[in-house]
Amino acid sequence: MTNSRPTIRDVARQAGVSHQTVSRVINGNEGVLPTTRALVEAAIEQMGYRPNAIARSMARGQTRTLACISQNMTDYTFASVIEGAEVEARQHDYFMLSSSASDPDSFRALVDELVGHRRVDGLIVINPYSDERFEYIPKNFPLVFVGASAHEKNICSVSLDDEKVAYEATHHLISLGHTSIALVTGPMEEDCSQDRTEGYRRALNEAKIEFDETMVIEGDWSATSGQSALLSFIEQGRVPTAVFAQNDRMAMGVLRAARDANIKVPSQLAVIGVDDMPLSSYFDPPLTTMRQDIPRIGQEATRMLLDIIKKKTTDVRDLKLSAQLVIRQSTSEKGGD
Amino acid sequence: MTNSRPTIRDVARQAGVSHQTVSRVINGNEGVLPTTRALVEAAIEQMGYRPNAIARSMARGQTRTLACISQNMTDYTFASVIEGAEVEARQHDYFMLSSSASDPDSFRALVDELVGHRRVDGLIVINPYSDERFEYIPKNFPLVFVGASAHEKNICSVSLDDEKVAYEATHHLISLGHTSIALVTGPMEEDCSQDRTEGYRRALNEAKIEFDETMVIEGDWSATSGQSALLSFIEQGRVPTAVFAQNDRMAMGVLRAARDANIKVPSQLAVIGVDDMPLSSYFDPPLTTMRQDIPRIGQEATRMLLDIIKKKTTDVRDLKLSAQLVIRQSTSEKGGD
DNA sequence: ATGAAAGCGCTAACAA
DNA sequence: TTGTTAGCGCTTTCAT
Repeated sequence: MTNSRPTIRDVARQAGVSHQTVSRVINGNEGVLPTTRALVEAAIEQMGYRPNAIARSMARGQTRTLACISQNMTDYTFASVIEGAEVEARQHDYFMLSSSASDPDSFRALVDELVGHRRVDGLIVINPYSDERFEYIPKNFPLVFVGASAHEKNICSVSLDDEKVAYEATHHLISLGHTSIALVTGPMEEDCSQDRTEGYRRALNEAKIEFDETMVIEGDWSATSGQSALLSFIEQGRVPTAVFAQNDRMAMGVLRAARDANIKVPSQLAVIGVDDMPLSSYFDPPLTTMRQDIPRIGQEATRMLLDIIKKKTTDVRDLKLSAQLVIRQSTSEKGGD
Repeated sequence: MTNSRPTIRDVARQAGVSHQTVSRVINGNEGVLPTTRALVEAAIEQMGYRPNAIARSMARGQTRTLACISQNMTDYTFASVIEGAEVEARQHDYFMLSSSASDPDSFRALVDELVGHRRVDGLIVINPYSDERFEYIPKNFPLVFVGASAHEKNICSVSLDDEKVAYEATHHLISLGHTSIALVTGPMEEDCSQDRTEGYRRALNEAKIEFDETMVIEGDWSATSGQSALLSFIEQGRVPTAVFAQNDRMAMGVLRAARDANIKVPSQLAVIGVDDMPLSSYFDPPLTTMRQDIPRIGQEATRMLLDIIKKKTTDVRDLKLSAQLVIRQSTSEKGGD
């Protein structure tokens, strides 16, 4: 059997027209006689013809493909951004692919593969400042950052309004009467961790609670790091009455450590996180958190990227989304859920 | 500025050779004089030339690109498979992209985009039987299934040995003295759920415990469905002494429901899951589970796929991997962790 | 060891 | 409205 699939010319021959007419038909072009169109469509149907995306990319000089890249796929937040981005791209007839690179070296290779080798027309980079990876991001290419505003001031971004969200989380604890509030941060090299720390400080300031840097412990977003954080307070014999963990996973680690140490949550220790991942409401006790609409972030990023590619806009935008306080039993005996 | 990047001919001109020689150099071809090679490499370096993947795909008739597709990205198991697949592909100089489609219609569109439009040389399909999506999978194309053996008997697959894993999980509960063991399954349209149910039956049989189908409740892999499952037993006033949930998320839902109903785990109710996701050890109590090496599944699938593409093999293989029992406090007071 | 010519499947001008 | 001619950037013959 001849394994090669029909090309535009095979279809043309079959339909008795020129290959150009076939091209017009598959591109939904105007100026084709309805009868001719029907003829061509019949031939396409009959031969099972499908246009070759590679050849089209080649001829057009653009791929109609976008990519979403992150450190990994298993982080719920990243995956959610990607899902949102995929849906939006599909609606605009673009193909969104995703790929991950855990370290700067493979990130560099990935970007080369995607941008250097011209596989895509635009790029969404999730958490661009998680390590030195930002050094490998090409500047003069359609680009949107997710999770942090760009340091260079001509790159668009979409992220959570980290400062505000942290302020609100801390404020919630303060409003419950807490004054001894520990903070478990993400890696401080990430802007997001810094901004959330700023929001925490502002809330304390406003409540005239002195900022105590020994109450701040740096984690790495993992549950394990949240657990260690609380353990270290326990070992030092100075357990706070409340903890603001900068994400839910670390908050879960804090809950685990509290349980192991027989510290009652929320009566002895209130805990709040950020994200509202699906499992947050299943924890013991269910976790109070700042819920963000993560797919929306991916969606907005894709829109921005397409605007840039289609040159609909030239102005740099930094979109900041809000989060919503979801009160559960980790801060209040009578929390929801 | 001329935005167009240098082509193979620009490099050739610069180096004073033919474009063909440049092609030989970038492909690491033999038969180029070291001096010539150096000349070309210098020109490449100087002009910042990078080969265009699209053009190469076009000329070669293959893309050196693979895809991994699933229902979503947020499921920890799926994401883990993808990560494993990415790493393996990279080692073979292939590019692995991933994309998700939640329903059969968008799955169909995705497959058309990838295979119909010739964007990739091969496909890894995760959970092909989760709905009618398998109908849209092209048969005569390099393909590997993950999560279920193919029903048509000429497609390779990699999956967990579901029957065996379920047998072992159930056996663990039996060995602790349980005889009233409920089962919470995944969607029964998925082979994986059926096989795990089979393993459960075999273990019961072997222990001369009668299989009682009212002890089986179908879930959908979500924590919520696990919670509902236990709730329905509670409402019926016949709470089992043990539950085998076919994945960790559902097991977590069971734990939550038990907590809400003041049922002590593990003294009144033992619970075991499958997966060992990162948060499993953080639950209350930490969850006993069957740990699988998920990235390995993605890795093996990629290897198989490349073997098929390179025609290194023609025989159909169905690789079944084992899992390892990890005992924590949800089945035993003195469990590990 | 190197170069010239042809062609991958399509789109973009231009002509008829 | 339709067809003809180029050409996208590269690889693959086949010469030299």
